[in-house]
Amino acid sequence: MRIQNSYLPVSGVGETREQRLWEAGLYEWAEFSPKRAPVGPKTTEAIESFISEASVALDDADTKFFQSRLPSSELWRIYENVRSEALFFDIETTGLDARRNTITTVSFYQGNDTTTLVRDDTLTEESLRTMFANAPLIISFNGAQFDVPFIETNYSLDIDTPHLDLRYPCKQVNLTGGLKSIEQAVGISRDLEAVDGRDAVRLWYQYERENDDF
DNA sequence: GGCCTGCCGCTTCTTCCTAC
DNA sequence: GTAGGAAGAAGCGGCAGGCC
Repeated sequence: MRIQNSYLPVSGVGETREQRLWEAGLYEWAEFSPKRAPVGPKTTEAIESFISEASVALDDADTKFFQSRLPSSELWRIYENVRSEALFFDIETTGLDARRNTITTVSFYQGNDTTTLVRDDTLTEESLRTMFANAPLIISFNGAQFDVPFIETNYSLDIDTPHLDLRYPCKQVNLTGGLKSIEQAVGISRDLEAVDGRDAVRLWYQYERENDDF
């Protein structure tokens, strides 16, 4: 599934009409034909107008265009279009409260590169701004509720990059129970199975103590 | 344990399609 | 052209669930 296969961003088209369009053989925007479309003239006009605008947005890699037109639970439809530039991220903190606790590390994965920003070293407002601004799509697990608000509270940032929070697509396919259990369900193993978020806090303070010794 | 986003179910209204 | 039905949009409140 690429965004060119989707008609959901069109106003007046829901899953039922999109399904009918596919059944009529109109699997891609390029194949769209008013004569074959199983929709009325108004909807046809809306689809043609959308395709015209969306083609430009696609050429410009303007993912915000699609974010504003897709239901948030369907944002995954643009992933294949920006796969190599999509920015996966996760934060570690000293606790759950963004006002009382601080971010210790922020890790990013983009293309085949992993970058970790560390507090009191490479983790700065500017480095975060650069990472998020250069991505067409950011991806996290529960980041909409935890990671992004935490970053925005701790730094003067307003992260408006289109954000795919995997928690909700996972839930739609009955993958629930937290990141760890989902990883197990889909066959992803960790090098450090026994380490959880609380351990991350403990390890951070240990790291700080050892750094102070130097 | 604090936070809060997004989902869900429901209702109402509008728009559009289809058959006659 | 009209009527009935289908589908989508919008708005609302309540709440589940996951983050470290």
